Amino acid sequence: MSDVPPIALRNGLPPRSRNQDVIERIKTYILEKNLRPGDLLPTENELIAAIGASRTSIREAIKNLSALDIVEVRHGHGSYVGRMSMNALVESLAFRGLLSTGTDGKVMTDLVNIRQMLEQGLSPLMIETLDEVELANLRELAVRMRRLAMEGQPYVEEDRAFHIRLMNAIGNNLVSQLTEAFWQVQARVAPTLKVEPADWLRTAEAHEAIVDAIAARDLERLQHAFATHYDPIRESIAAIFESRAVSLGGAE
Amino acid sequence: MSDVPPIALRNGLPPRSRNQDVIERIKTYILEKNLRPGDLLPTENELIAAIGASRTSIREAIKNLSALDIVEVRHGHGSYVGRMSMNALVESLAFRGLLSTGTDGKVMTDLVNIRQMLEQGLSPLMIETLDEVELANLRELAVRMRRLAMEGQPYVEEDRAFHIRLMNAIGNNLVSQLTEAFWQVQARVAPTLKVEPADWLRTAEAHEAIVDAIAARDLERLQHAFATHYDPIRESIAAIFESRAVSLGGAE
DNA sequence: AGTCATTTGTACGTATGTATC
DNA sequence: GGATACATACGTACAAATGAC
Repeated sequence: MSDVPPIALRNGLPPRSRNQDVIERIKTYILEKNLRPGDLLPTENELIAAIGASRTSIREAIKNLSALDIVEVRHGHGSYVGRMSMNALVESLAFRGLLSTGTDGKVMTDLVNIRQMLEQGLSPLMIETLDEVELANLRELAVRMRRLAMEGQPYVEEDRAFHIRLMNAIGNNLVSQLTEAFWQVQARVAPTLKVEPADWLRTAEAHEAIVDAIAARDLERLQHAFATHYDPIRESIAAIFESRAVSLGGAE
Repeated sequence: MSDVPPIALRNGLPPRSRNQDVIERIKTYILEKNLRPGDLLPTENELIAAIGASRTSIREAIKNLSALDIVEVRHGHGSYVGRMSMNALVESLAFRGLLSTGTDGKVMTDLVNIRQMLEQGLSPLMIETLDEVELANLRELAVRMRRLAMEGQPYVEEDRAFHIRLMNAIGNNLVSQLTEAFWQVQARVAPTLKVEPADWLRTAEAHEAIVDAIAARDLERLQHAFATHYDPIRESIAAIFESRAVSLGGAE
């Protein structure tokens, strides 16, 4: 960006497109200026002048970057360095999940299993690091979920908070964000699944079992509790798949 | 898409932008027609007619979707349903990692730790499911890596293949793809790190230790081997951070 | 080979919507 | 409310890639 090779024909090796070119330049600009999330980027007109591309190209490049949350655009404000959240993963994976429910539901099964494996795999760390204060918070959430379930009410935010708090104990930001991303994907696809009212209660009780197992510092019990926690969802997914298989079997 | 509300002013509730509107419509189109990755999408002109938006809006929406690999565009050919790969995650996370090496390198540390935790967490499954044939393949890769390291040569593809094959044993597609994604991110950021020639040998030997531990069906040994495997990389990241801290300390 | 139609890529001009002061 | 500085949207024209004939 400091240099301004106007329409640089790139006679060199990689025959990238104009668009990829602009994307790389904006990325490089952010890296070279060592900007942080939230920092202001040049306006479109400035970028046009600096890079030497048309408004269309600049805008399409920014569109690409904003989809990845590398750039965040605020209408009438300007463009800023994005937070690089897991949003792109959520969007892509959620759509993939929705598509897969149209056939075998394999993606959602894999997703649920990965959530379980992650929590089971990090169980030793949870037992090691979760203190009594955090356990009390988790128990409060679990109790609230059971109460709501018994009243026939759904709980969403409580479930999300529970699983994220669990992972926060690990002290690894990416783990927390990945956990939240997977949760978001599941939440977005869930409405297309068959969730029985009884499942809400089972899941709520599973959360209590998880807290109990951690409090008892019992690894095997904790890992078993995680497995139990995801059983209802697995059944819901399987239910969709089977009803689909039946109707397809009848059609063939 | 079947209905053609021309410029639908959406006087209703969500004041979404034209662009988000078009994005949703294209997604809905794919879902309703139950298209699969690789299927052909309508041309830009058809979308213009069907949705009633300008070419600019259509293109910007497609740009967004192609960044998420929900749509794949081939110049002069047409647009297709994308493969919804982890590419968006890789792009976003890799850039975030590059930015973080400009300050504390926390993102890369978290990434390496997450890779280790994933492999350690799935160690029991690996021990259970990896048969002698796969073990032989893995050992061959490990031996090749050590040979290359001793000749002062780098090995990249071998390392990638090793970690992915390990995870393939789990039989969970998402796990495999996530593993590959994390590997890609690390590979893309690695050039900015300080990797000593000796590190290559240590890592290569760590791979052999992993194979040995699985062959011995020794869980503790395997988990320890994974931890050892990531030590050199952690050191490289720490090295960058410390040299940065020193120079900053001198400047302040 | 070559031309042609189709389809996406790039560019420009203009008008409109939106936020700040 | 007015003025200014943005991003957003539309329409048109031409360039470039692909495939088919």
